[in-house]
Amino acid sequence: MERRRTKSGEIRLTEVAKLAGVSPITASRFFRKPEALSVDKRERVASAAKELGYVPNLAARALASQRTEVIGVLIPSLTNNVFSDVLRGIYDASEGSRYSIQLANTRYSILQEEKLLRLFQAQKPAGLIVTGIDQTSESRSVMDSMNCPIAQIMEIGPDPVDMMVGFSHRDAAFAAVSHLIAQGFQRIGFLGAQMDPRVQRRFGGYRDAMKAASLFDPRLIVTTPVPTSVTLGGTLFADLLSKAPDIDAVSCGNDDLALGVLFECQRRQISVPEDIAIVGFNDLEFMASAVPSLTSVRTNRYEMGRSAVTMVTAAIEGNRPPEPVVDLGFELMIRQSSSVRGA
Amino acid sequence: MERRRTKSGEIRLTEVAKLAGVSPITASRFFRKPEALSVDKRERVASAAKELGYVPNLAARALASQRTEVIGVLIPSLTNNVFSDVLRGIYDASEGSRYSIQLANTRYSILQEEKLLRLFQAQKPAGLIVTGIDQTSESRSVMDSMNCPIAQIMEIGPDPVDMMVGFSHRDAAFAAVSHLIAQGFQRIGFLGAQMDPRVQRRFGGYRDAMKAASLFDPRLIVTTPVPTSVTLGGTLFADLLSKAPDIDAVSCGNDDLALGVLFECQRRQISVPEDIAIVGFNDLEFMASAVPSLTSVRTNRYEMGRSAVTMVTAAIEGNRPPEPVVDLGFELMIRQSSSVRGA
DNA sequence: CAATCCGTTGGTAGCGCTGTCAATATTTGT
DNA sequence: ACAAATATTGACAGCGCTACCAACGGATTG
Repeated sequence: MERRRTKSGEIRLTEVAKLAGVSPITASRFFRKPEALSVDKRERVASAAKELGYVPNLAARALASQRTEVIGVLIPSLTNNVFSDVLRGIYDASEGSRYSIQLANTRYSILQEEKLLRLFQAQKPAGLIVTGIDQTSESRSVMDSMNCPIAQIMEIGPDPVDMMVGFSHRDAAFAAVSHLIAQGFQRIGFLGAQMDPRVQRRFGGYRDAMKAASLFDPRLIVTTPVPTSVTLGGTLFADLLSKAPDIDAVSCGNDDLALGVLFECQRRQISVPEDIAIVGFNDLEFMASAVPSLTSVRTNRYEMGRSAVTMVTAAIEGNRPPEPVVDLGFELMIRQSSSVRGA
Repeated sequence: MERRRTKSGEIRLTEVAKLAGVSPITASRFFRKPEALSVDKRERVASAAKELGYVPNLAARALASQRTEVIGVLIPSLTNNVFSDVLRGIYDASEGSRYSIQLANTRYSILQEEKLLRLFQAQKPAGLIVTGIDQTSESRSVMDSMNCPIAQIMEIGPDPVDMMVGFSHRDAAFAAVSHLIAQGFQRIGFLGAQMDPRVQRRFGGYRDAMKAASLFDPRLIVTTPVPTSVTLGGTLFADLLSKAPDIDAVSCGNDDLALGVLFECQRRQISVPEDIAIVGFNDLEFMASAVPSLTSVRTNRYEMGRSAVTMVTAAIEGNRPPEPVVDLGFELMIRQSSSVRGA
């Protein structure tokens, strides 16, 4: 009694090979290096596979070949718009390649990140993309042991685990606040939510710019660990106004907060930018549409995801990029909400 | 020469078993049914695994056991806010379970969906979650052959592949437009972008409500296949105004468009709702914050993702939910933008 | 005291595929 | 025409783990 099918009734490579009249290993090669087969066999295997509806067993392939074609991705949030752009870049780039994406959500917790990293370890991914540069030392040792290309995204900094694509949040925020100062604003508040490491670095940029102009005043700062939202922007702004009624501008840790501030100004009949100027961070799509249009710092989120995948896949295939750390920079988008003439 | 390690230097179950002084199969059981071991062995294996830093090989496990602990998820977009909420529900629910999520992006293409479905097939997922009810017949036959629980989400309709969690987009839009009509609005425009099947069904609800009140007029309709955005809302609205300057309300296919309409009204000094009323769809977070606050239809997106995972995991484990089709309903959130007294 | 049971443990035999290397056709160079 | 190089193919031996079933010891029963 010869076995013709797998227990579950699936067709195996052996069946395809038999129908095509070749050895199993030749059939296997057809799926990996078709150009190594003669045209004749190539066609025979192709049509046999099609006829039987053959679907390769990835687990068997992974076990036998000791590798996978999966790139693991760790991001802190699925709600924050910022990451959906990064993800889009990641998925777009992965579609052109042989690799598929395995996504996991750390929820802004470095402990959760550690746990997920260990989970990934068991999967032996071909590459890894992680968000930020603030991993625990335990996480770093897991990554070191993983023996695959790793890209850190969103930020750049010293001491990369392997590769990096990002930009300096501190410098970007510094530029935005310096712009406000150059426009003559002096009592510039700062609103921050979530306060993940990137928002903290943006706050650092704000602080440095304010100190450099001798304008720093801790009463101008309102932050919360609560996740960001438009509504929260209004709430934090109300808070700021009660603590420092003399403010003439607000620098927001992100664009959701900025939009919330704008709405709150409309609610209170505060004119923007005449009474209060607003700048956001990230330049989400709606910022240019708002009335008045809102100044922000454009960040290359899509490109960040795309390059991370490109760099990792290149590294997997042995073509490491010459420069392991890529600074994608930022661009200050000056709009009505921060222009003294309200133009 | 005995082999002590795998080629790549990883620790195998055999090494753990040897150190613990048990057979490999007992060590294996420790990871699957620890309660079947005596307390003594359980502890010995646990400490041996920890000491060696053992990481199980998932590919080998999947091959030997003929199953995986992966739930595949197919969604049409990573940019659209709507799906980030669904995803959050999916990831949250999966974290409480033993299953991990494999996400793929169809980009609103049913052909891409077909391709991805075949890719998933090779992975033999334990369960599957797909968006919508408009799969190709080829896709359906792949799903039929996959032999795992499948949930269709976002919509409900006749003839489920297996299970369904969603709501009627037509009914929800019908309710929103009926509300406008009840408020006395008559020249109600419809703006739609992306025009995926769900937006088309919302349009159907608009059309039915307008026809029922003998208010339907094709000149009131502006749609585009272009992906949605706030800016696009303004553009479409400008278009609508030029085609039908006498409109008194706008029903938008989603909230981004609604916000764009609001901004365009502000830009043109059109008062909302006195001159023009606005309703959106989905009730994204910012709708309640806007000035005036924007009426929308609240949909249970997070819950949709959550229940889909719950239903699928239950089905995997043999506890199929009694009712395979779950209607999560919707709630009309009436706010200032559609209230005749502007309250 | 033998028969029966249950909780626990181990042995055997693959899961479906691919790496390695040898074997066989085919072509090329001189 | 013959050796050497090159293209194409196949045999073998696992990859690391688990399903299945047998075996064991001790407790329970009549």
